[in-house]
Amino acid sequence: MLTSAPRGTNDFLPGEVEKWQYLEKVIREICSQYGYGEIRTPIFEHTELFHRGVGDTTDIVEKEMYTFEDRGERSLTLRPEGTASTVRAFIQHKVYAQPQPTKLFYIGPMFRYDRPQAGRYRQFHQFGIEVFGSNDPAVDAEVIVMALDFYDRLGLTDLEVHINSVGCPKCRLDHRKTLQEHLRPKMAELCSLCQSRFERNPMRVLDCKNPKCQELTVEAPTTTKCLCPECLEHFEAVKKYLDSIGIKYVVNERLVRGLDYYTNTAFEIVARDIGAQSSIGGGGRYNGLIEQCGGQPTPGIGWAMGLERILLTMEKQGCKFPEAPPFDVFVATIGDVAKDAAFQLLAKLRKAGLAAEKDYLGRSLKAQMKYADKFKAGFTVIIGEDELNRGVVMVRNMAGGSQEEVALDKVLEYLKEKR
RNA sequence: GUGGCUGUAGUCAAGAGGUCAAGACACAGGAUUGUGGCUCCUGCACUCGGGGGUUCGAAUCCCCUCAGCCACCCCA
Repeated sequence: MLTSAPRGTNDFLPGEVEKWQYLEKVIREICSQYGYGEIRTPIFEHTELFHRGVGDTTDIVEKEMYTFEDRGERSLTLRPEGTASTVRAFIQHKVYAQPQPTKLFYIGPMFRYDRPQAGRYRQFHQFGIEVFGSNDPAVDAEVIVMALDFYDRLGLTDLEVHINSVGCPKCRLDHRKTLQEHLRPKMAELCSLCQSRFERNPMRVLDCKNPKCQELTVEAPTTTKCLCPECLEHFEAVKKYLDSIGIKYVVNERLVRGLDYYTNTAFEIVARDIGAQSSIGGGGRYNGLIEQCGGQPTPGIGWAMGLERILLTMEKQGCKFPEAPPFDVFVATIGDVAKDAAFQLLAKLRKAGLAAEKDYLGRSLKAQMKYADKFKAGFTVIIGEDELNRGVVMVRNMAGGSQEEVALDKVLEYLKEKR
C-alpha cells in the first residue's frame, strides 16, 4: 500500500520518460506552426465548473469525478478534462478582448475515477487544443487536419477519422422529438440503460453498444437527418474542405460524443490495434459552451488526445523514438590520490558542455571500466598515480579499444576534437 | 459500478500439502595485486502481494483484502 502508487496511476521512470519528452517536443512544434499558444490551468477547479461545462448527464460528472472539500469547505474537483478550464480562463482573463480567434493548447494530467484497463488510467494525460471565436467551417476542417498531421509526424498509420454533425440546439430539439417518437413504441425492448436515457439524453441511445438496441435503432432518425439548413450547410462545408486536400474520413451518423456541450461537428480518431479503448483522440464544436459557462456567446471547437493511448499505439505499430544521445566520457581513477584530479576534471568537462560521469562507490578499475561500458561512454579517461606525477592521463576510445596518453591540461581539447 | 484471469527476487519464470523455494537475465564482486564489451567462477527470496483460516505440516487448499491485466459501461 505504502509502496505502491494509487490505483490507475503510473510512475514514468528514465527510459520511459524520454518518450513523453519526445511527444511533448512534437506537440510544441506542431502547435507553434498552427498558431496555438500554450495555456496552463490549475489541476483542480470549482466542482461547479464541471457540472456546468461538462454536463450533469455525462458519465464523467455522474460517476467519474475526484471531488473533495478543502479546508475552507469549498467543493473542488480534479479536472477530468481540459476544455472547461480553458473556457473558464478565457472568460476570466477577458481573452476575448484580444484579436480573435483565440487558439490555445494544453498538455497535462486529467483525472477520472474509472476501472483501469488497457489504455485507460485514473490519472492520464491529454494534449488538447481549443479555438474560440470563429464558426468558420474551415476551422473545423483545420483542427481535424492538424490532429492527423500530428499522428502522421509520430509515424502512426491505419487510423480512421469518424465525423458527424449533431447540429445546433434547434436541430437537437427537433431530433430529440423525432427520435423519442421513433423509440417510444420500442421502449420496453431497449436495455435498461437506454430506457433511462430516453428522457435524459435520447441521442445516446444511438451509440449504445447493446446489439438489441442497435437492432432496434437501425431505422431510427440520425442527427444529420434533422439538421436545420444552416447546420447542414456547415457540415457540408467541413466535408468539402477535407475533400479539397484529400483527407479520408468516414461519416459515422451514430457518432454521438459523450459530452453534453458538443454542437455541429463531432469527430473521433480511432486506432484499430490497441484493444477496446481504441479512441486516441476526439473532439468537436461547442458553440454554446462559453455562454453556458458565463461568457458572451462565442463559438468554439477543440479536441483532446490521450497520450497514453498514443504511446500505446506507437509501440504496437513499432514507431521509432529518437535514440538517447551517447554519453561522452567516463573518468576512472586508480588510488586515492587520483580522486581530487578526477573531481576537478569532471567539473571542467561538464562546464565545457560534455556529458561526463565518474564512480562514487569505490569500485576497482576493472569494475569502473565495466560501469563506463554500461554508460556507453565514448571515452574513458583513466587517472593513475604514475600518470598524475607526470601530468598526463590515459584516454581510451571505448569503441575501438585504442588509448593514448594525453597531458592533463589538454584533455578537454583532445576530447572535444575526437568526440 | 459489474464480470473474467493473475499476483513467487529488479525482470521473466519452475514449483501443483511434506528435504535447504529450480533456472535464465539483470545486478554486485572476482579470474597471478592498473583497463570494459566474449567466456568462466562466486554472491543475490528466514520467503512466495497482505491478513486470517484448514492441517502435525501450505508458495501450493479455503475466506477476506489489496493490486495488476482484460472485458462491459464510458471515454482519451
